[in-house]
Amino acid sequence: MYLRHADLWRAIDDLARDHGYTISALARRAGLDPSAFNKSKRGSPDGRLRWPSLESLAKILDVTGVTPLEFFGFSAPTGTDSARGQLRLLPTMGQREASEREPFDADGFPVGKHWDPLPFPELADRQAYGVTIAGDAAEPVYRDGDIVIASPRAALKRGDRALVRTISGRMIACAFIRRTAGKLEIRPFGAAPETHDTRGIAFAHRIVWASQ
Amino acid sequence: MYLRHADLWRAIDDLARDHGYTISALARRAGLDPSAFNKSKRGSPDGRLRWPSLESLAKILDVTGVTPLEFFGFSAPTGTDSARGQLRLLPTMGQREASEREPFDADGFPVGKHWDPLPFPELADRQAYGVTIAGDAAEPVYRDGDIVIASPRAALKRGDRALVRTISGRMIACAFIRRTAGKLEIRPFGAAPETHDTRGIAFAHRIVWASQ
DNA sequence: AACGCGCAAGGAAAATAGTCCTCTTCCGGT
DNA sequence: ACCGGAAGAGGACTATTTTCCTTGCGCGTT
Repeated sequence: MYLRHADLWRAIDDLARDHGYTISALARRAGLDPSAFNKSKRGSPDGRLRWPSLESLAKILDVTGVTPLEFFGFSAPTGTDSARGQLRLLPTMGQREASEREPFDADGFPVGKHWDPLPFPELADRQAYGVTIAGDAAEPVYRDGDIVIASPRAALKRGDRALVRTISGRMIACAFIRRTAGKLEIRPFGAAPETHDTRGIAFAHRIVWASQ
Repeated sequence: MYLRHADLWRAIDDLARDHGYTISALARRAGLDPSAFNKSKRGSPDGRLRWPSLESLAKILDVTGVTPLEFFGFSAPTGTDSARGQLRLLPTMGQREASEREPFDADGFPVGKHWDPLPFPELADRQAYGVTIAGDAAEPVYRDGDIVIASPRAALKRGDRALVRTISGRMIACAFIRRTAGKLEIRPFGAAPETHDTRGIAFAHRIVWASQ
């Protein structure tokens, strides 16, 4: 079953929340009855499942400005094989803003509300995020304005492109060389290899996509 | 209106046809009544629109093996402003296969049925497509297995990455230098600049995204 | 030509979703 | 503490969709 009852209703809940509505407010804004998405409208007392109609769905997509494609990207169940071929909205932020703020948690995963959603094809890593390159430090590989998509969970091997964050907040796009117990070796693009003490490094994430 | 009545019904017709069903056969295979998608079920005599239910839609997606995402990608109306913000299914093909086949029309746009759909974020160019790099000729910029997304309509300027096709079918990933009346100057990655007679070139498309 | 079969249309009945209404809870403002 | 408003639940009714049924058409086979 590609389109599952529970996923669909979760996606509607997410849609409302992400646009600052309660489910009753969303229904009202869409011209529906406020109770249209009530719990009692999602299943009968006898256990039979109830589905919203496509007409209702079309109306709430319109008032939230979400396309059907994005919505069904949202509705992809998490952490299952059925997510294959699905789309995601990837949190994305400018390189400078990412340096000035602290938009990562202790594990190096993106958190907070300053990220902009970028629709993107399936990535195995649900923690992936995007950063817009600022300046020419990463020339000639990345140019000002390029977007790189980083995957915190992806394994890094020699030669991979990586996005490294220092504990001071600096975000460095580079080629990964190796990491040992106490040292991280990287080669910033267009520069000589560097060795960093890992105590000064917040994380190194593999770059999986880049705009050109 | 993102999700339009006519587009939806057209997408259902396409879904049936593309899987070798008539609409009544598709309904029957999905466990529905054969008349479920009849013309009389798409609108009332008084002009009121009728929509299929999500439950029916889920059933026909299951029997055809089409994900909601693919379905609503297909259902997106083409060539209209309403495509803005949409996610797209980008035709994608391996570099070798692209060389062996002739999957582009005379204008350099992807055609034919050997392309695999890759979900991808909005691109202004509705003719964009993907190619999977084969071999190490494009090292160090692109590695074997990388996917590059090319945009036939994007303007090319010096330094842009480009995907060039010769009339013999060779697909070359390179940096674009300039194009004059009769000559195309490119720099294959990790090699010296080359000048080609434009009579031997089918097209040069800008690469807008690349997996890393 | 006659027949069988699948397809499609459409009307009437049955099933399902939406609306209207009431009730209760929660939360912020005064 | 009180009040007003919104949220959410659920029951009864209305509206819409699906199913069941019949009819007619087109096509291939006999």
